[in-house]
Amino acid sequence: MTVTIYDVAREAGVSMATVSRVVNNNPNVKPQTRKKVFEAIERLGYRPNAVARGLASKKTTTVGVVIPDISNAIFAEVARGIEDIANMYHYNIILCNADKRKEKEIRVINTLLEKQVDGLLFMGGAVTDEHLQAFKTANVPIVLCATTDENGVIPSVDIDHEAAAFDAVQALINEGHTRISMISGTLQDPAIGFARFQGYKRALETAGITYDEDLVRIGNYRYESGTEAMKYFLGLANRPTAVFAATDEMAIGAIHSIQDSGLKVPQDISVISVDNSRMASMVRPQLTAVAQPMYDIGAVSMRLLTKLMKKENVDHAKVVLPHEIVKRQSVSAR
Amino acid sequence: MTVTIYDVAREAGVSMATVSRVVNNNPNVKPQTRKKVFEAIERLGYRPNAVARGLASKKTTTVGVVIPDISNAIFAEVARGIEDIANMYHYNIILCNADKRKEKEIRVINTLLEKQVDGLLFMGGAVTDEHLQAFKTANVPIVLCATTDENGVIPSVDIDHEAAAFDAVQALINEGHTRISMISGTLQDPAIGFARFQGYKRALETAGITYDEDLVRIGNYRYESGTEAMKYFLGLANRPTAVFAATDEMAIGAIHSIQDSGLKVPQDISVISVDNSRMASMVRPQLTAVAQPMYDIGAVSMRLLTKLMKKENVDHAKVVLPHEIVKRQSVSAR
DNA sequence: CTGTTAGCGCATTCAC
DNA sequence: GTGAATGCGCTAACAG
Repeated sequence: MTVTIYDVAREAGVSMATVSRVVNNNPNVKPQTRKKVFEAIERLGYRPNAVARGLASKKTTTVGVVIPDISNAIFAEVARGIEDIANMYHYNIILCNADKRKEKEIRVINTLLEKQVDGLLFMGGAVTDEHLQAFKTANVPIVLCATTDENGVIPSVDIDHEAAAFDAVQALINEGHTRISMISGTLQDPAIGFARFQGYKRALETAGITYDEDLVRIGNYRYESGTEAMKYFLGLANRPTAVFAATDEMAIGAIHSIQDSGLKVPQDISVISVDNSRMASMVRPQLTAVAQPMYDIGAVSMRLLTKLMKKENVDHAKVVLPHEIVKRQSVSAR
Repeated sequence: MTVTIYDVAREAGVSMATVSRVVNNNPNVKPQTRKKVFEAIERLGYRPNAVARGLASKKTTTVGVVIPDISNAIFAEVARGIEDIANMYHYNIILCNADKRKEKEIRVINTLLEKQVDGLLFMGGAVTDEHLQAFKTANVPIVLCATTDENGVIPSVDIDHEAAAFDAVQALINEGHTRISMISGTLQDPAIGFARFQGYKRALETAGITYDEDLVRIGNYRYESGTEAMKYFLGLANRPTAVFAATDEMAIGAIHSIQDSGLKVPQDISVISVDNSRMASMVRPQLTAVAQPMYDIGAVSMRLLTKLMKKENVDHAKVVLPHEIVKRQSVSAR
């Protein structure tokens, strides 16, 4: 039924070792024999069994990817960066959604490890002690992708979320705004939620603006929560002249709430966000945003992982990619 | 170094067969021995090797997924549907982007098969004879996801793209429009491009409207190609009063071109599309579109695949999911 | 209920 | 350059 390396060996009149050699491109094979073997492979339609190979060689040429949610454009972009580089180095990826839920993350990490992946790329919520524990028992390299651990013990590739938020808010301040509200993500999420909130506060502080709790609403990164939060701000007696949203989607939601109330962006209220997804230039006014290089984060983290898997020594196992502010139409001077 | 089933057996004072039994939840084990084994597993930190298991059992509990581009929101949504159901049935997925390029598709199909996936989900461009050839040599079930083959020999899950386009255009016609242009995808793409174009033509024909080549532009599914195409239509002496775009993104591009020219949607020109991605409700005016149930397409195809893998017999291996038109704000009567 | 014995398909020494 | 032998870690009969 299934044709094995033995069948090919018999067909070609050589030993299985030789077949293995030609399949693995081992130079120690006479060109003529190589040819015979290839012909036998062709004739029989032989397809090497990667599972058997994996058991024998202890390498699977597949890496595990733990991702919060592949249907989220931001993460999908990272995933594409990962897959492209993986493909380039002849790795395949097993993708698991974990929705930033700890138990699910731990669970998929373990099944990925059971599947003997050669390495692991982790995108998730907080990296807890339990995560660290699971990572420790893995005998393969791991790199955090679009996250970091507090202790800085695990290799990672990310941007500086706090600084990105800081820069966004400072851009608003530079335009003369002082009453700046924020539509934040959950503060439980250390990377996106909490870090960006911290950046917001620090920017205000640096500018000598006192923090006003009333100017902060917690959203869920999605469009609707942006519209909701903005409606709240619009109802304030002393409403903000600018808003900083933790994600593009929430920013777009905010813009629409503003427009629906008869106000204009950026004339009446400026809006800025962090992400710079494709959508940023697909709305009117086009969104000014701090760009996160999502594709690159994926690509660089996968590249780092390949080095780690090859046991090459890497100097900086903590890479922080640059972010930049992309000025479009949603911010103006006060 | 790595702890195997033998180590656990020795530690628990039983045979490896017994350990295998408890790991695999075989009921034929005395509760007491089961307990002993679990303790030994715990003590040693044993983690079953899925590769070895795969070789012995000839099952890997992983399925291959060939996808055009995971960074495309539409496909990412399908992927999420696939993964959720896969997860539910304890399968993992190996994801490969193939960009609808035939050679790449064939290549990844083969490596997926080498990896001994238990089944294959294929999303791609045209299903050619070469694809069929590759599928035939696979000894595992395959289902086409968001595509179909002409001959109808491979199980598939999709919507009726031709009908979806037909319905969209008819909705325009029902509103009194007769000068209707189309921003199409490439006609080489049988599912999205060609089928939707056919639906457009049939709707015109049915209404007795003569087809005008000048009212059709070919885009690449992306925003920019939508703006470009619309600029062309706007420059026409006798410009259309309605436009049908093959994707949301192109529709949104068209809307912005219209608005930039000083015209209004839908007062001056109506716009409709097929997709109904999240973005459809994130633009102003909100986009009227024929909804494709992308998540469901993924979920249903994965569910179908599990049945096929379990050799359950399925009645309809060709499932066509319903589409529906979601009326929002971008279409009005002429 | 439990242990023994064969492979699964291949990479990899070690000889020749 | 090539072949024979061994084992990767586990499942799956088959006995008992």
